[in-house]
Amino acid sequence: MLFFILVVDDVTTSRIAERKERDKQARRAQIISAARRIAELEGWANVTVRRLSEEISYSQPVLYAHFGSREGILAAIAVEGFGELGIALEKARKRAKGGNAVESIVAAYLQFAAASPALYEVMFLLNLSVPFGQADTPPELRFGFAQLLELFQGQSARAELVAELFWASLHGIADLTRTKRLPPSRQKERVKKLVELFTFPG
Amino acid sequence: MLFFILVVDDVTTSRIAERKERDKQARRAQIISAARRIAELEGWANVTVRRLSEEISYSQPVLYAHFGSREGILAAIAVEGFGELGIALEKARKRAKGGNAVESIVAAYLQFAAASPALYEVMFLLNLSVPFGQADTPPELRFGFAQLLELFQGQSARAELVAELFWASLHGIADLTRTKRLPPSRQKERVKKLVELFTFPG
DNA sequence: TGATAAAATCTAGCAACGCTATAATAGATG
DNA sequence: CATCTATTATAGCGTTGCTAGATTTTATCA
Repeated sequence: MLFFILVVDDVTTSRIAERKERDKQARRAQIISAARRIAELEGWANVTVRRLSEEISYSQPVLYAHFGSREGILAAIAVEGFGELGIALEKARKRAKGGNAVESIVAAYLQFAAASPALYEVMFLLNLSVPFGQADTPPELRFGFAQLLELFQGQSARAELVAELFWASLHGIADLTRTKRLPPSRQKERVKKLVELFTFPG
Repeated sequence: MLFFILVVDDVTTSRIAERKERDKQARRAQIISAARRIAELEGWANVTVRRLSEEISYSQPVLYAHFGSREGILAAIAVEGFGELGIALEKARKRAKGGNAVESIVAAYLQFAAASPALYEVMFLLNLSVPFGQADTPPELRFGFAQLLELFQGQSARAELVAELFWASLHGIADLTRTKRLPPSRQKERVKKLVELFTFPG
């Protein structure tokens, strides 16, 4: 009897807990979605806690319950961004089976950065406490780099080094383009030259 | 007689105007100097107009008379930074007469970024209204790129394209290192590989 | 030199920000 | 239905970038 009651209790509480968890995740997603939309349209300076609280029709403390701080929201979005970039790179790599995988990945990376400049910006805005390659780095962050690493795995000794350099070049192009330091006009030729550099000699 | 008076007048006013101009430039330098110091020690978030006004012992509106806005201060520092980077690259290039100029410039660039991370950060923080290569771009911004361009001028057709790619790679390494995305441990090998990529084939 | 015009500077305050202590409300429990 | 807990809102603190208007300092000229 005691057993039965406990079971009933557990089921009820778990159902309620599940619903609460769902609501919580839904609100979390709403916040992030609103923040990303505002950032892309009006820049990160306009992503204020007050503005977000209005967008989701909750008071400010609710946001702080979810993310702890404004920076916490940006950090969550950055992680999400790295996850999406990783997936995009994986797709590009697999799509190019047989063809030039480097070329495919370069295109996908720059396409990602150009399509969501605010997202790309926030991915490199916050100073990480711990370097990327560390063990306790979120999996989303490791996954993207793993796609780049894969490119040079068989091809070259010290593939990691080449992958780092490759990433740096990609990021450099993306960042200088985003901040208007490089004109977008010659982008195609830049891509071609970059692919050239990283395909033949490895 | 009238002539004499006018001359005296002009001399006086010009002397006064000169002194005022000197004072103005001195205060401008003070503001920038304080901002750079605070930024390197405590980050740009701590570079507030109030804080700066205390540092130079003037009220806030004085700062606005000089720079128009907080962002104006950062922009002025960014331009100054590009000027200094350009000079550092020029020195590196001339120093390496005969030797490997690419290697020398790579070292100088990364050294600059690592030595003044806050300065390097602000140089790429603000969205430019107009791309770098434009005619009305401040000379400080053009000068630095000119040093990179020089490297490939004879060596390759489309030197501009190679220089852009070279800059992107350098910036990528500097930026990913600054934001802790790349571990500083393998930096030497990365530099070696980068030099390799940009010396032989051009 | 001393009044007057002009330039330089400060005081004080606005609106908006990130964040939080505390009050109010809604929901689950027995 | 009463009580207890978790959720949400109100209201406010300290700080920010920025500016209108008062005030002081400096230059001009009889």
